[in-house]
Amino acid sequence: MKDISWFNDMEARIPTGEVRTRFAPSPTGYMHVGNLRTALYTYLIARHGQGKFILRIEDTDQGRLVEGAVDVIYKTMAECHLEHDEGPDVGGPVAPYVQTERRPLYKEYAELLMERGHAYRCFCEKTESEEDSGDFDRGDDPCRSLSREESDRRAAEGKPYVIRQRIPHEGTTTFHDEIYGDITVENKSLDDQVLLKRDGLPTYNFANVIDDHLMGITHVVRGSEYLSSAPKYNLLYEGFGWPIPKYVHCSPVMRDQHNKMSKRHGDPSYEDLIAQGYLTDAVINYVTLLGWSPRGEREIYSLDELKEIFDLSGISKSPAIFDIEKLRYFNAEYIRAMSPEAFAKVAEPFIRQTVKNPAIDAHAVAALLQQRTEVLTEIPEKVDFFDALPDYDPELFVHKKSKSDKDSSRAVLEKVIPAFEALPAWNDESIMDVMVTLAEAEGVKNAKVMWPVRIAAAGKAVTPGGAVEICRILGRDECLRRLRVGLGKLA
RNA sequence: GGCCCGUUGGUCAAGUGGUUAAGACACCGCCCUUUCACGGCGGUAACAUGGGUUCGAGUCCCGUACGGGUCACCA
Repeated sequence: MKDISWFNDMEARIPTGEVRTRFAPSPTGYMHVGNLRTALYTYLIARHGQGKFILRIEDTDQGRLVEGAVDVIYKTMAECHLEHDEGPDVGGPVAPYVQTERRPLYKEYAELLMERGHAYRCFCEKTESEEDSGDFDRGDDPCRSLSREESDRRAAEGKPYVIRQRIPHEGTTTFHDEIYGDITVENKSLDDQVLLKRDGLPTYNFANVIDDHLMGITHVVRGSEYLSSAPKYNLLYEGFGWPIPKYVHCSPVMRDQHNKMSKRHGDPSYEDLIAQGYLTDAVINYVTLLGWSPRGEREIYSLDELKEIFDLSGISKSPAIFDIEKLRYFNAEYIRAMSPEAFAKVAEPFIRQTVKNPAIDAHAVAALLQQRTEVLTEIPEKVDFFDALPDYDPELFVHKKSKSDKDSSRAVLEKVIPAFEALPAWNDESIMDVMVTLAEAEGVKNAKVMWPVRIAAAGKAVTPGGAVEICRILGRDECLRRLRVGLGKLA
């Protein structure tokens, strides 16, 4: 028997009795929405149970490594407030947390499994055509029945091999999932999957079992695409004599009825959404609710609140279609709920994209925007008129609902301009007063006065804020200049 | 194709044998209103399908259809 005391020590380092979950991305780049949701659920389960949340990097596919991808993972997780308790960067009791650094481990365990008869070396040359065509029946793999002596001899000769799991041809295996319940399959429908690749690195399925056990993971959260390989895990755990953790398989996030969200189809990743003007907290809230229900009528929850109420029973089995419209709604809700100062801070860069004039107070503009903004990126276009008066069509002065036409507009501007000039103070009250007084004197609705003033001040039919606010922010001189331009168009 | 899983309005979803089948987004209408929004009120719209079981089925069982996943020395 092999000496396995060194990894028994390892197991002794695992804290017991606490919930431990792990997010285990492979470093292939940005954060997909589906990944983010998985990370969120994983994190929430840990926090809800006052447990530990661990980050593990699964980089066993040497062909798919992407430069800098691990840093993207750190950055994104920090941005989303998914702080991990253990991981490559912060360390922890069951380090290392990068699979390639755990390399020797997997081989030891694969060999342990061989000792116990649950695995065997396979020396077959990879023949893609045979495997792909389905002509090759794994059940007939001659290596499966090789004697241990023969197997050892060939290995000693330096013949390349992989280590495969030996799955019984008889009987059934029942796998339990927290979301899907019991799933029973015939063992003969399971193939002798590769555990250890020719390059000595483990396959995803094998590394998962080993690491999850060694790291004391209690809840394994992952995509439902792994559901059908899950029964093989039971056999592995049984072969080692290890307890089986709870499995939580999540259905995919779809772009439409038929396809998962994917970069290839141009669907946004988390990073893309942020670049498109969505707020991290809104994305988190929305994504959490995509496939999980808190029950009840409330939908807006902070991450801290989610930690309290998140529970497995709310996770749904069927796929959910990502709806950008609803994300917009969440984003708008989050924007409106911000303090005016906080909103001004995030809005200012977008305001300054078009409003270069330093005389225009970005905070004042932001105040107009907060109730009318769903996505940050729509801001520049909304406020461009503050910077420069557009060359607008005088037909804008015609507005049925406020009973304005060119003649009435001209009359209004002719009276408002001198009144504005004479104003001792330039603020909302004084500006409003001029217009209300005029309306009263003329015996018309306020709208009939406000409309032409706003049009002349902004040169746009639709603006954030009304005539009063726009005039105030413009400043008296610029405002008067614009009103005269308007008058000129009506002469 | 084999195996596994799923199916409540356009979308997210509540519902765990007895409900007028919630709520939200979107959409439509009305109100508020100095444009646009915000806000308020109201409306259209769903249990894939066929058999059972049951006094009674969206809820349980079987079939069918449709959809998804998986069958890699990728994860």
